[in-house]
Amino acid sequence: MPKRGYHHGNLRQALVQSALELIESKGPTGFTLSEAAKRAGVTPAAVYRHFEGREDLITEAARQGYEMFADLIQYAYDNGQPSALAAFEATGRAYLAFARKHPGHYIAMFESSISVNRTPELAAAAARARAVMEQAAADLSQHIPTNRRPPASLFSAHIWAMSHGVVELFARSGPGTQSPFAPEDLLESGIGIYLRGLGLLPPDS
Amino acid sequence: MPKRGYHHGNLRQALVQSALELIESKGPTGFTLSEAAKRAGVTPAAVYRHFEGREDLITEAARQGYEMFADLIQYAYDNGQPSALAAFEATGRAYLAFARKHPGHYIAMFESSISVNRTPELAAAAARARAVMEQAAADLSQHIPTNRRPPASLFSAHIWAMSHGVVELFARSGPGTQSPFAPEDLLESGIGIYLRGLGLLPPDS
DNA sequence: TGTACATCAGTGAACGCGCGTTCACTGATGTAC
DNA sequence: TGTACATCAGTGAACGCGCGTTCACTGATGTAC
Repeated sequence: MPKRGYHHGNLRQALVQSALELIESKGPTGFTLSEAAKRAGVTPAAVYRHFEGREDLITEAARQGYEMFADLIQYAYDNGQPSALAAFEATGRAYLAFARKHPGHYIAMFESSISVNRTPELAAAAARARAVMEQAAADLSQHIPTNRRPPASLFSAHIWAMSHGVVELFARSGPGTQSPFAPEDLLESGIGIYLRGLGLLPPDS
Repeated sequence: MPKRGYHHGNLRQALVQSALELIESKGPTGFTLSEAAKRAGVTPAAVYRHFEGREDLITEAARQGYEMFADLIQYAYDNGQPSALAAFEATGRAYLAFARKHPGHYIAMFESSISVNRTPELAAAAARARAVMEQAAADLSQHIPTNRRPPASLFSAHIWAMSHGVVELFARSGPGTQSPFAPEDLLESGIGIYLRGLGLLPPDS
């Protein structure tokens, strides 16, 4: 990475990257605008050429996270065709993979104090991510007899909750750290049991 | 609450209370030792008569949380006897009730940066809470044929993950805020479907 | 190709702030006699 | 019951620190002619 002298060239994105690294390693608490600037090789004041301030920088990091997340989930889902079930399971794996590979984004999205409605752009990105997940749930629930079919948004919320819970409790250092199960196995088996409960998987396996 | 002049009387616990209120309203980030002291009507320096410092105060708040949590879960579980299923469902409700009624404790326990191994006392309290949940899962899974029975710790981890996910995503202001479902309903229906998947509930409801 | 000039990204010094922590102290409490 | 004294909870001033933000500035870039 060549230092380009007085002008940085792509400072805006470099600042987002620094912010993500800091958020990943120190939590949203530990993130400071000054340190992000220093990491990007720039004076804190330079940040104000590209962002309104500290919160605005975190918001942009979260927005990029939602965009990536929605893309990944969408891709995993589309790719699992033709079986709705296989597509759904790929979606679950993609969720966990995203949280693992992009912890900075994940934290900015779900654990920072940034409201999803802080900017229209952030709200739109978050809504798109939610819509993709709900669509997956809706498609899969076509296979449930209508009289036993839960609303797709309920279905989707359950899966999301379990996924998020696994990430927070077992894929990070935390109270459940000592768990003997890999997060991936935990989530996959949990979703499996849940889908069996909906009649989407055979009762024995 | 009488102001007792120079000596406070029960400053230690008053500081924990102030800390909990601050953590609840501003997050673990927003919590400062100085403001907790001010709320308790005392100089910041007075805190050091009772705690080693900022982290130590949060640790004590989390420890009290785990103790309360373990007691509540244990109580709810015992109260559901003799039916293992009823006991288990009461346990799930108790989880959510705890998170709702004691958000400061919940955040200190699960969302602060405090490691569960920071002190032996905290580790012990957390272990007890975990043990109670695992016991509930173990008792309930007695009703599953051995060849289809998952390890109690896996079972317990699934339930814990879903509960925590519901709390984080749907019982707080967050990305899922707009959800049309009450957290209680979300969790109860989710656990119901999961238990059906384990064969612990009849396939139709 | 060369010069003048507008643009604007980044500088660096400064600000006021609240933080966690330390220190020598003071004053209330309670116990010994 | 009264006095002397040890204990120790809380004071208040001070510290160094890093923070987010502002400001007038400077120097690199690119465009017009």
